[in-house]
Amino acid sequence: VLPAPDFDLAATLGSGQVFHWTDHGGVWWGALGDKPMWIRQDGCAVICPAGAEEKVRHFLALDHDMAAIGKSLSRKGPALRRAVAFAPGLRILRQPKWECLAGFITSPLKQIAHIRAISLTLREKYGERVGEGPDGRGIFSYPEAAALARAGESALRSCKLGYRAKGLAATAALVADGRADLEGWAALTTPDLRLRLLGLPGVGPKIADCVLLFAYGRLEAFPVDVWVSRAVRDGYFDGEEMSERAIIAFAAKRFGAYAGYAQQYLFHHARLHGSPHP
DNA sequence: GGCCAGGTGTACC
DNA sequence: GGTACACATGGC
Repeated sequence: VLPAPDFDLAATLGSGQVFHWTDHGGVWWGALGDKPMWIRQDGCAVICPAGAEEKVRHFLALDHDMAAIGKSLSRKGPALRRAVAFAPGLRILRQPKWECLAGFITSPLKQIAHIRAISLTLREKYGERVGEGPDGRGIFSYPEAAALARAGESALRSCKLGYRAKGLAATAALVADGRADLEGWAALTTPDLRLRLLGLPGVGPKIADCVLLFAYGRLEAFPVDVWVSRAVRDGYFDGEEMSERAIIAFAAKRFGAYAGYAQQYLFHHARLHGSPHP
């Protein structure tokens, strides 16, 4: 049992940061790295298997000071204030790096439901069966980079990845042979780390910022996708057209060190609360 | 059936 | 620096 004030498990695991956790009657099942895991919330407490508390606490970022973050961001305009109020317990997770990077490489121009389906398929085909869920189906770890590199582009294409298979296979090869040292890169400054990520096949500014935010804990990163772009333009610029660069620059200036949290609140609210655009 | 989805790479200027 | 276009697949 972990104390978890200002925390919302369903919003956190269901807000498009991770792509394989599954809700079975209030208990969320998945793999945390190579360990099978279940997590549930009971009021201001989080419950998980005995012995896994520290790992789960780290993954869920229960140490983030949500009172301070929420208070700071709620002062930055009515659009963000509404978004924070919609799901104040939403957290930015600390995900395993390769799994996060690979997951987002499969994401461009896809809906979250389909990204989920791809993640589950890759796990079953190329990951390890590490446990069993409540429905009797296996729980699988995310495939090692070497396993996806070995599979190759054409095999990955058959997992409904489409053109994204090329980038995933190429980046997997770089990670597998150490030319891309995801763990070692954690020591880099955020601008340097971002440049490294941008050098990987299939990774542009949006995915680089997702990985900075969801795997490296760089809370100032501000991934701009179609939802966030609309939310910023509608909420702060009367809907006017803006380049992605301009939106990122605005977010850095306006939202500062917690821009990543602002982003996730805006994204979650826009996606689930209905967009003003038809 | 057309439009949209957590965009990126390439070819231009 | 910006802009235009191709790119796989599935839900609605």
